[in-house]
This record gives sequence, C-alpha cells and structure tokens, in this order.
Amino acid sequence: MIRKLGVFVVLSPPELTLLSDLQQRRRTYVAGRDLVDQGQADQAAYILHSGWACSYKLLPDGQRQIVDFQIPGDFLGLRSVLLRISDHSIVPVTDIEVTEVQTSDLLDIFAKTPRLAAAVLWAASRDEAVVVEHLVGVGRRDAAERLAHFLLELGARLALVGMGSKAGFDCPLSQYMLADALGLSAVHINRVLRQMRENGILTFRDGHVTFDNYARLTEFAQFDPTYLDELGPLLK
Amino acid sequence: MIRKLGVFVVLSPPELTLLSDLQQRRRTYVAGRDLVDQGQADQAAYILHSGWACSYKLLPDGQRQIVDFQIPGDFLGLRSVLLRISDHSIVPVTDIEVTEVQTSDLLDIFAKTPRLAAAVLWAASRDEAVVVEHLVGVGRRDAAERLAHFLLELGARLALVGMGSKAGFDCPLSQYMLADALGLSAVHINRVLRQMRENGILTFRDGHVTFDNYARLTEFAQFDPTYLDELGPLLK
DNA sequence: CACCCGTGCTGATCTCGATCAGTTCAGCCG
DNA sequence: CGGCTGAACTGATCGAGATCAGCACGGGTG
Repeated sequence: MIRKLGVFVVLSPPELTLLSDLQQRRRTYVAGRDLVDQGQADQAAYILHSGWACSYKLLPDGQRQIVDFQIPGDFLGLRSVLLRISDHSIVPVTDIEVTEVQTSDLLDIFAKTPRLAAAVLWAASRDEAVVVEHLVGVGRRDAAERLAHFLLELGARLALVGMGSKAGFDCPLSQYMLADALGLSAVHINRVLRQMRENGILTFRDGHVTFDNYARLTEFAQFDPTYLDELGPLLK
Repeated sequence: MIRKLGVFVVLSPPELTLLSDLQQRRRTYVAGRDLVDQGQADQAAYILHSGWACSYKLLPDGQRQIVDFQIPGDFLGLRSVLLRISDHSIVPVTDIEVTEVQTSDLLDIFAKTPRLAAAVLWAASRDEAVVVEHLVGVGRRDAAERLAHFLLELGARLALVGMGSKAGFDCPLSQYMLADALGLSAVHINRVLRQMRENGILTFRDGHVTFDNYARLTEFAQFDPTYLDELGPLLK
C-alpha cells in the first residue's frame, strides 16, 4: 500500500510515520467468510496486502450483484466508513492479509496530512471510475464484450501491482462469480468463455487467464485503460 | 450547496468564508450543450444550484450509458478533477445555474479545513453509493423493477432538497434518457410506463412523476433508501 | 472406501426486451 | 398556412441470454 500510494505522492517523514503506525494491525482472514456485512454500522476499513476480495450487494430475493473485486493494494470498505452504514458486503475470495484502518485513523490523516487525505480521495475516485466502467459494461455491452472488457481491466489493474501482464494473470474467480459480477448466468459465462477459447483470443482455465491475442481482444472489447492509471493534480 | 453541506457539518467562520468566496463564480449554461467532455484534461468541477444535469459515457459505436443525473445541491465533475482526465461527459438536461470550483480551490479546502475535505469525501462516497445501486439495478433487476427503483431513488434525492415528496416530483427527463440510464430501449420504457400507469402504481406524464401508490411501489421495487441519507462519523 | 459437493460443462426450451416500422400529436419556423 | 422535428406511443418479429435438466471430474470428509 505504501508502495502504491508512494507512486502518486511524495511522502514526508510524518506521513510515513503515520502510515507505518498502521502496519501494527495486520490481520489474516480466510476465504468465504464475510468481512463486512450489508447494513452493519461502524465498520473499520482495510488495506488489502495479499489475496483477492469481492464486494457485493445481496437483493432480498437472493440474487447477488458483485460490484467490484479488490486486489492487493486496494482499499476495502472505505465507503462503509465514510457513510457509517455499510451499503454492501465484502467477502475474501482467497485467504487474505489486511491491515485494519479505524475511523479515528482516517480522522488523523485528514487533520494532520492533507496530502494523504487527497491521496485517499484519489483512491476513492479511481474506485468509482472502475464501478462506472462496470456499469457501462452491464448496461450497454453484450456478454462477450462485457466479459472481455472485464478481464482486460482486471489484467491491467493487476499489472500495476506486478501480478499480471499482457500475456495473462492468475485468477481465483469461479464462473459463478464472473456471472454475478457481469449480470449474466454462469451457464452463459461458460459458453462465452468456450467461444473465446475456440476463437483463439482468450483462455481461462485452471485459475489462469491467458490473453491469446491481446491486440484483437482490446479492439473487440474497445478497452481503453486511461481511467485506471491517471494521476490527479492534487498529488503532484 | 452551503445549506446542504451545512446539514452535515457544523461550519466554522473561516469555512464559511471559504465557501462564500466561491459564490463569486456563478455561471449559467443552456440545456443540451456539453459542459465537460470525455477525455478532456484539467477540467473544473461545479456545484449545481438549479436545473438538472446528466453524466454519461459514450461508447465508440455511438451507444450511450447515462451514469447518473445531478440535481440541485450535487457536485458535477468532481471525479474529473481528482483523476485529472475526465472519464465521462456532462450535459445540462435543463438550463442550469452552477458555481465553478477550480482545482486550486479544492487544494485550499484540503489544506485549510480538513472538515470540509471530509465533507467533500462524504459527498463523493454518496455519489458512488448511488452509482453502485444503479449497477445493481442494471445487473440484476428486470425492466419494471429497475425503472420503479430508479424513479423512487430520484424522488428520495429530490425530497432531500425540497423538490419532491412521496406524492411525486417534476421530472424533465425524456423516455430516451431514461432508456440510456437504465440500459433499455426507449420503446420498452414506454411500454413499462404504460403498464405501471394501468396498474395504478405510478404515472409519468407531461414532465411529472406521480407515485399513485407509494407503499406498493417501494415494495415492488424493493427500495431501501438508507444509502441516501446516512451521515458519516467524520462529520459529526 | 463411498459419498458429497462445488465447479465446469452441455443441450433443449423459453422469454424478456431489442429492433423494425410505423402513427399521432404538439410545437416551431419559413 | 403547410412542412418539419422531436417525443410519445404501438404492433409484429427476432434473438441474446435465462432457465431447466443433466453429466463429469476432483477434492474433501465420514
């Protein structure tokens, strides 16, 4: 996390102290047991160090919409803290390692180091940009474009933290999770994945995504990654 | 805007000065001409005083996904400033009145008044919560539920600024805009509206939405407004 | 060992909502 | 005045993706 934020902000000694103080509260959580529950109040936020997590909303009829996946370096549940009541749930996809950030720590950060506050706001904006792009996909792209775009985005985000490349990445998600993220049925995800494999543009097998033809894939999905790596002027 | 933020933060004199300094730069813009364009750099943000606006993304093939509508009291283009490059466009739906907020003003706010910074972050989080709920609708609700939920949310947001109630609200949106927001065709929006009118739960006619049966409507749409009015602990 | 259970995978059928192709009506402008 | 445009509205047809039903496999766990 420090590495990641450090890319965007030149950190001063007091800022570094503040951040490293946080490192005391390292925790690990196992895959599958909810970390944050929809409707819960006064949650802590977390910074994800290793493993994948997933934030989702449950509808009363039992349907699930996955809002986003978090990978190492991402915040978990920042919005739950800011709004005080969590409007979504978070579950680790794999076993994860996190550090807890209390509400009071955030207050400290805002009072003492406006630059770090700006960094947090930047991170929140980037998260929102990801959600917005997700919305565009679900609203206006067909199943294949949607899936391709989603996996490309995930690949680009992972590449930023050294866990992926234009060749592919390791991916612990099941076809059911992909379905709930993309607003499709698992059956249909399966079919679309088969078509992409047969067309030689993408293979998802045994927990690994391979971009068989990165150029054709980005063209097909109309993938434009600018929203992922731009840097705000507040942080220059 | 001051009224709205004032609900959430007890403002100190220097904070009030800072805010009222901003009021110098009042502008008006006409309906239909883009205020911010996708891909543009170094945009200003705006605070909306009167009228409605709409933020959307355009796909290369000409399709449009409307991400959110903004009503009086909302920020416009906050994310464009924070990410430096705008990942979306904004167009006034009606003639609007705004005040411009420069990037440098935001820097000021962050440096001088951490509480106002927290308020801005809170506003951004609430915006994100709205987008997330929108995503859930597009991903997992059928056309009727989606439309009902959307109009209820809009009504609740308008009620917060005194422009709507459980009886209904004035709504300048065309069926085409509703379609682009909800990921449906305008034709289908029309049919669904007719069904709701015939079922006596909702009427949308001549620029006015009437909730004919608010209780039945919230039940049908499974509308839960908590995410709209919760207040963060940073602001207490 | 047998027995689950989760995940991947597939064929057959159904359906919601898109698309196409119009009509009507209310401004608005020459 | 007639012609034009944009929005609301409607019927007929089509198709992407859901749903249902089922098989195969591999890795736990009694």
